[in-house]
Amino acid sequence: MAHRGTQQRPESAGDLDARKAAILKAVVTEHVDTAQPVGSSSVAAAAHLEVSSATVRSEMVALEREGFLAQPHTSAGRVPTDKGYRYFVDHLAEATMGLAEQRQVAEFFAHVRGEVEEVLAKTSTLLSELTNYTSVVVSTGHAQASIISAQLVSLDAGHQLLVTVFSDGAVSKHSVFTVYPASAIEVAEASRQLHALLLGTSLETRVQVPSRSDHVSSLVRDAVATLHAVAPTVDGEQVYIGGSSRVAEAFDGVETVRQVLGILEQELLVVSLVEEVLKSTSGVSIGSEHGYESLTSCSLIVAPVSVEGRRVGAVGLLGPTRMKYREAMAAARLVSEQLTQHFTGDDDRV
Amino acid sequence: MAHRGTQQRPESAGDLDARKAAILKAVVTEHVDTAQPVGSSSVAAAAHLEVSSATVRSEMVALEREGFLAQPHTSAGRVPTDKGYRYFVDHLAEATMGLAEQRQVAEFFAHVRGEVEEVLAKTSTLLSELTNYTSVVVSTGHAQASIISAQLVSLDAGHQLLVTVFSDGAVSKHSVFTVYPASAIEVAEASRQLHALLLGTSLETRVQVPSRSDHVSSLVRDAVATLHAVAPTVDGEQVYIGGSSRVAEAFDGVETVRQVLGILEQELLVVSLVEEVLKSTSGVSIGSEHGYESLTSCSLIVAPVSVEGRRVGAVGLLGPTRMKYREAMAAARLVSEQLTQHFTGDDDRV
DNA sequence: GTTGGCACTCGGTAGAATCGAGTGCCAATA
DNA sequence: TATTGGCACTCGATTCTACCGAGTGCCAAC
Repeated sequence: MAHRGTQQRPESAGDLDARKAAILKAVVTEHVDTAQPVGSSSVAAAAHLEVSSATVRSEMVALEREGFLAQPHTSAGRVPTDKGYRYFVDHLAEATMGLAEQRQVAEFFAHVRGEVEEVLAKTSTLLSELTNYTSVVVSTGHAQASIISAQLVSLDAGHQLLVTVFSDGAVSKHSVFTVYPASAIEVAEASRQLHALLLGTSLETRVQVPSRSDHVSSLVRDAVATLHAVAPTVDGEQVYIGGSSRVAEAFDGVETVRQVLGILEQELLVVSLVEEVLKSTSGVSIGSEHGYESLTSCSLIVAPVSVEGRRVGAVGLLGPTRMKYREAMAAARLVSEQLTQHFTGDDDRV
Repeated sequence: MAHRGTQQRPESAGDLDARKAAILKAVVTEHVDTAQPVGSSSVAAAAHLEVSSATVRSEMVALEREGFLAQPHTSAGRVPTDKGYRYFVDHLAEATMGLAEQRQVAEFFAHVRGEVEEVLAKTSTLLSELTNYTSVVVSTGHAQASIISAQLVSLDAGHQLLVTVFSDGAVSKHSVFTVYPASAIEVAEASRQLHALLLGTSLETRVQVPSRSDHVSSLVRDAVATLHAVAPTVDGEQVYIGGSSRVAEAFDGVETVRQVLGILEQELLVVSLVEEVLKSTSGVSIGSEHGYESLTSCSLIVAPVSVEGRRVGAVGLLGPTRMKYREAMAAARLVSEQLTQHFTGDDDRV
């Protein structure tokens, strides 16, 4: 989005000379801290360029003209615009985080146990506690994973359960109803056929179902049809939200809080949002950059989680545009790396 | 909690004569509507007892003395206390709901499909949309359910997955790690043994595990141990929250919103809260009645969901003490009944 | 290009005045 | 005795005004 100019034309559209950058950085940093517009004098004091407030002032009008800063009203200090924040995260914010937090993450991943779902849920809580922002952990569906076991279990005569295990460790279940009562023998035979039929296939594979009309065959047909119809949508992406109560801390207007929570309730929307941001190079979306009206006061930081080079999910942090990008970016990255390592490592070792 | 007096002593501690009741009802109704303290004159107008505002006033001081009403400050109208709301729900609020809503519920249950988990999640959304309050749907664990299938699936040589199917249709999975690489034959044999061993047992049943030290036996032992150790806690109660964004609508202080959301994040706490309220006869907990400091401005309405006489869960609605009890109670009850019927009916029919 | 000086702006705060919904009390009434 | 109209009073909410001061923009001097 932001056009990167060349260094030789420091006043060109996209780039800033060292002093302007320092001033912008100081404004962002202080405004993030105080939530107040910041004035020229405090910038002059904070950024340790040895210039007077008057100089800072004239630089600030330039920054405002170029769209990096804004003035809530005359005779107030400056506030960063989305563009200002963007420049900050792209050029001025090297991600760093406290030692205590780093240790907390290490500690967490050293001891975390359990199934993928549990780990992701806990990770989501961790991220949120680490940063005081609302966290989003997304795991992508297992559409590509191959089926390593399929089994039909009878709940009662007319109600069978197809239990499918995928190579990535996911397990899904789907009800299959029959109009006639199925005998135990029929179910067992159907189960055997299903296993043979589905083994090694993925949800995207077309499988050859038996065309005969006997009980077992139609049961097999129904089971496969159900699996292929329902599984991709229902067992798809999973979303874990951590620390949604922190939405209330991060934003002031109750209405904003409502809207943001409303967004977080819609899993599909969250997933597509995360995917969208993931595509951008910085992994950060600021204010109006993501298209959603009700998220204009939010920023979203995401980092991918992979296993063996394949993306299997992402972690994200949702905060106000006025958020602590350095810490949050560092946290998201560290956790995503650890998560990647956790999943890659775990399969081979104990 | 509220002591029910006898009708013959209308001025006794717990009971109110008809006029006081009518006045209390009017105060509650109007205050729920307007969120403002209500004055004697509007009560005199609304409750169609043919008395003047002065009479209402003198009754109101009595109601205040008895703890049903409170005055925010001297020259303001009255507001119901928790005790006032309690009397209202116990004696004055017959649950009713609009036809449109009833139709919406019928519509929903006529078309809803899918696994239990999906149905519960959707129900949670339904309840929330129906009432504009935050909904809570809890399903109790399947500790009593018996195991109808257990199967060990190999993810890789050192990592097996125990997939267990319960008689209530729940499926759980648990990783079992081996220090040695397990062969396909060993896994198959262990799977067979596990199935035989666990079939018909519940998570509370002690099972006789093989004591030999060969690979298969120790794999079986580990799997059973993992299942019994982990399943009761992890696969226990499940909580579905619907419409958490409505918390922001229902309460005004941002701090209150934060606290309530904070509570909702803690599933265990929500479960025990719901269980607690379920025990009370009314199924409603108002303000300070539930012990949690941060929920004093909330009320919680719950209704049980059963299958074949056994409680398998509950639905609930969380709103401000100033909530529309009649509609909310009606919605909770109707949905809980429909859910009960849905689960009872579904197993037999298509 | 940088700086100190200075007039100016304008949101925020504090205090005073006012308004009015609603109360408590009381004497008159049925 | 219960009910009622009348009335003085209370006190939060609203409005208005004055004022403060942080911060700006501009300019002349360096």
